[in-house]
Amino acid sequence: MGNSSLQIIAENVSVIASPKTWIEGGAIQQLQTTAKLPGMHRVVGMPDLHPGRGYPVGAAFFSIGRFYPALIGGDIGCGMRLLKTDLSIAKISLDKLVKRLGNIDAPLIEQSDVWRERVRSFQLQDSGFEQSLGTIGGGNHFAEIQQIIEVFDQDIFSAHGLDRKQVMLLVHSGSRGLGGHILREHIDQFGHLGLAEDDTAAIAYWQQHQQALDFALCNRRLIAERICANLATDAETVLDIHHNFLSEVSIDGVRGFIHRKGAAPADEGLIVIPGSRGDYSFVVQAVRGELASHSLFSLAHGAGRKWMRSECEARLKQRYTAAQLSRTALDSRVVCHDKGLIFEEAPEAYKPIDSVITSLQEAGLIKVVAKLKPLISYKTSGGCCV
DNA sequence: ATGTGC
Repeated sequence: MGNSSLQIIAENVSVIASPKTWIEGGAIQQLQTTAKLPGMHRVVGMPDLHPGRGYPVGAAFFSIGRFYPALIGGDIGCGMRLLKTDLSIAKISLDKLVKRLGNIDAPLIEQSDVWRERVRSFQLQDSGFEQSLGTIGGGNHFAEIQQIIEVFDQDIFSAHGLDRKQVMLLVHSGSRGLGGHILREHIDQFGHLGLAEDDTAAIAYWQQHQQALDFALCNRRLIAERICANLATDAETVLDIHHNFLSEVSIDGVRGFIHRKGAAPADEGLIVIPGSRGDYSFVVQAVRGELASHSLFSLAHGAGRKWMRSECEARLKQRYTAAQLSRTALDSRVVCHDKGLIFEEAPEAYKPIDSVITSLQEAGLIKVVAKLKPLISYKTSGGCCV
């Protein structure tokens, strides 16, 4: 049976996207180039697919016998953490929350002895990047206060302890400088050739990769704790999912490696797929349908960029001032005192999240559980004045 | 993406 959300590009290259989903030609080209790497057996673009530095973002790659650290990229362990706070929607004021949130950009270990001890309590392996723990970083990373505005599957919703009356917190960050450092050292030594699975360097990479995953997970947890402390609330974690990582798996009895680059796993429980700061986010459950293995047990990780960062300011500054961009069409607040980022991360720079969710739904890969509306998107309090 | 590269 055909599926309008499955686009076959070549024998081992496909994209999960409805015909109306924005897919850049350059991203397809990168996908095809990647498919030709030695040992590469299948590549799949997700509906949020877009061009990256050499390799596409929003895709999963399955190789046999060797793997490619460059495909995972520099932000090893980047991911999403979703929490249900103790704040009740009915009682909050957004202006007050923005004020209470304050500035969360400085190193957490420098905030107090209590925080320093808290960071130490995770007993992370020494990395040299400890001062980045508890900080969001730049680019597309953010923390967002959200409200659940629609529930599509009450059973799954309740089973995960979700509650429409409670304020939600979403944290998107990764391994900061650590992952980049690991990739750079790898590339300096091996270029883009990848590693044979039984090479001693492969064992070393696995160790460093794990360190970055641990660091990134801990970072998101610390960011959430820091935000909750500022907001004088507590929170329960609903999910925490990496979308940049390598895993060793068997697909249809064939052992190999799934590289996920901006792709959420479909086999680790509930997933959140956020839209841009001016769009909704969706909590979804993966469905093990016909296309589950074809799509390498992966899902989109967000809306996906539509415009390159470098072109955003030129395209938008005629239409909006930076100050206007600190409010969105959904009436949410944007905390981003960095003039470059405010344009680069404008809602217009991203695909409509609807097209991404619909594509996954039509492909039979997800069941939509709930829809969340942004209230406050926090990027940074530093940088240039806005 | 990046306690950032030319």
